Amino acid sequence: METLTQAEENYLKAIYKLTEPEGGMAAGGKTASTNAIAAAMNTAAASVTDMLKRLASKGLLHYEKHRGVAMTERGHELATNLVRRHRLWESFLVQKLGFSWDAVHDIAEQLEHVQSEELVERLDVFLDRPTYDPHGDPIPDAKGRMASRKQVLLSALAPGEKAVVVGVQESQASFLQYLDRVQLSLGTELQVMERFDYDGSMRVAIIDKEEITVSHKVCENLFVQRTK
Amino acid sequence: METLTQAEENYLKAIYKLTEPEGGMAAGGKTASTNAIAAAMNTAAASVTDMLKRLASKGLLHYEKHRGVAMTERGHELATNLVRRHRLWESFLVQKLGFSWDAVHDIAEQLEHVQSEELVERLDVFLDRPTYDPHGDPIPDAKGRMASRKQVLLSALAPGEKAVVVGVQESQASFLQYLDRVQLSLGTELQVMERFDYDGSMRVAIIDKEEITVSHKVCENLFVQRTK
DNA sequence: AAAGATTTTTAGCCCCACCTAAAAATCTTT
DNA sequence: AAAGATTTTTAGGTGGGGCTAAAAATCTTT
Repeated sequence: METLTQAEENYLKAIYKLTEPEGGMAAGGKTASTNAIAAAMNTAAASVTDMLKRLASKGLLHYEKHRGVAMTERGHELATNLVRRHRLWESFLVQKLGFSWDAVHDIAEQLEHVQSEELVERLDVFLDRPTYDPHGDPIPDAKGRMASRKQVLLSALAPGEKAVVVGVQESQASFLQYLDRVQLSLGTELQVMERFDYDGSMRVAIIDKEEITVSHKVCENLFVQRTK
Repeated sequence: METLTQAEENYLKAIYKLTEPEGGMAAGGKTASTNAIAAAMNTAAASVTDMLKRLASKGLLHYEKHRGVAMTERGHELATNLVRRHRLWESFLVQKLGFSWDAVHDIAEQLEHVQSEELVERLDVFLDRPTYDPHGDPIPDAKGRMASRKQVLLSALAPGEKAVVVGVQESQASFLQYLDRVQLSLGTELQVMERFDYDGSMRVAIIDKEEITVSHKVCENLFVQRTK
């Protein structure tokens, strides 16, 4: 297993994001243009061309002059693993170190480059093999498989948005009991009515039931999927 | 606060180790030779000279041609912080992820370069502000102060060595109860009689009491200080 | 103190990852 | 299909971090 430089890994991930279909659907072979990559990485197009050649020569990209790039099987594999590392570290930072979900990206960007299979595996176990990161993005498993459901934390919703409850972040008994009590469970449909910035609590309407106010902590532990 | 490259940080730490007196005593201004640094870092002496100039120009080293280097106040500060990061990460890897103490160095070597003051602070809190790492080396606090006591794990002792118990690695009730039971407590003096490689257990003589055999696990959780 | 040995520095190259400017290829438009 | 616009590549440069070989400085010996 050849090991990539940080720059190579960064390019690979950027290309992955550009070529991977948003919705999580199949579709595979999409292509990314030199300019798009340059824009995504904030570098000159000429620098990108250099790197594309290097990554292609390592068998990670299909590259033909003036024709854009697509990922090879191997490239896709490595990129997926990078995404895995990134999302696991983000989960760690939020769940274990108490960072807020919007503060972790840059740090995870650094941590994801640490080279150690065993570290990632142990981190995964330590976090209880999470399937979604704090932003609701699915975390690929060691073989690259990931859930396709696109969920976000309740706290990510803006007033007016409707959603359905699809999961919890931490499944402590006390939290589940609380959800039970306030009539929130998997499949419950709700709409955010108002959000109070001073303490992060929210007022949400549960379809067919009365409105309730939930604390910031609850908002940070409840996964929902937007409905329209 | 200027930020260093990973290579710069590695040199700085290597020089710190060479100039810092082993015993933890004061003494400050020791000097390191180009060759010694090259040996420590496994690089050509010429490369070291280059780097010394660079670090000197950044105000981290006192450097005069053919005269070796010493750390400046600022350099010392940064190096101490690096050591702090390294030891905190080692503690994390052992205590939280369950790595064995001899497997964590290389990974911590990578983690220590992650740039984020807040990350280090939160990690420190998460680990409960430990003062010693899994190898018994003291962890500097955020201001660079650290304990000077040089303790090692019981497992680090060779047969014949004498030592006094100074602490435990993990202070779980069950472990403390066990220590009580076998008459080992802070301040107990002992001598290693024999060590069994096949399971890592040891036979130790407790001064004024009878000999006991302790398991590998115990050896890995008991800090002692060598006496002569 | 002069010769020899050792250490350190200089000189000159290499690769990676970036850059700008100019050339070439492809796409758009008419 | 030719002109113009845009994208992409080539050419040539820079700094970081490494190398070897040779020169210079310092230390050791006699």
